[in-house]
Amino acid sequence: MGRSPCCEKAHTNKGAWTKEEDDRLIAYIRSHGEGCWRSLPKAAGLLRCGKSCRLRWINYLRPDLKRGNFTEEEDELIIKLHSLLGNKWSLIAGRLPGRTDNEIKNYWNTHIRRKLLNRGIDPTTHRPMNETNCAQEITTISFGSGAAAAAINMKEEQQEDEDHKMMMIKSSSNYGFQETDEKITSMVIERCPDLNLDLKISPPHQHQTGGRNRGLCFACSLGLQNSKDCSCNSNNGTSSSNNGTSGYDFLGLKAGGVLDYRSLEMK
DNA sequence: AAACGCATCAACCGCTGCATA
DNA sequence: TTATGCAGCGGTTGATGCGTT
Repeated sequence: MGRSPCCEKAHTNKGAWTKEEDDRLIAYIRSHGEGCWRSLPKAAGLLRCGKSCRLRWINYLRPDLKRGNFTEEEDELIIKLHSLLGNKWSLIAGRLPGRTDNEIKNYWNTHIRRKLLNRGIDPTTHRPMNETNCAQEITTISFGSGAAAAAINMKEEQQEDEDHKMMMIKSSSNYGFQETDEKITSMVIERCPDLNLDLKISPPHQHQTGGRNRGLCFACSLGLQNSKDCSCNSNNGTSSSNNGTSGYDFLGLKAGGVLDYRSLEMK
């Protein structure tokens, strides 16, 4: 289609960023905020392309970044999210505060892939390496026992007819990684290639419909009630119907009712 | 101490999706 | 409806560091 290049490559620096460049970028964003990456380099006096500036800021200079090793809990959360979302690194990163998509992608490729392979699990499908057969028909799948459950439905107009296709993903109560459950999740996705993927996610079923306990945090939805990421506890158990919304925050997406699953782009 | 191989990760490249004219 | 511009995403690359021989 002949798109113009994102920048004048002949007049831009490439490769590792210098301290001075970092300082310039930080100073500019502190005073002007993020946005308009294309014009930023010129305005900030940087001989870099806008994409490069954006990447440097997001992956390295942002003040809220968490440096250092991944915790075991983060490992398992990444694995779990990857089993649900695939290589949607930005979505996964959205659930790990202080971590970037690039960092998670690198960490996946260098550490977690190997970890899963050592466990005998295919890191792509999250299924045992030697498994060849899949379940005949999946009606409902459950991630252990948990009050919170996320229902991934088919097209809403077909909802009633297609209960047999509905996946109920319940969070495990102990944050244990349940291989069989994960296997089943993969099976559903892999065994039903003609499954209509124009999906919707319904908020997890809540036993307490009175309103006070609506809106479990994501950590709890995954069964991480005691996790440091749990924001329910921090609210003294008053739940996270925070920000004045009563929507459910699933995978970081506020859902007032039914959440359009297209925004998650399940592979 | 030097050479080599492997692991890590910052950065780049090309593509896609969305907004807009 | 189509073309264009832009931001963002995911795959890949290459420089660097570290461990081993």
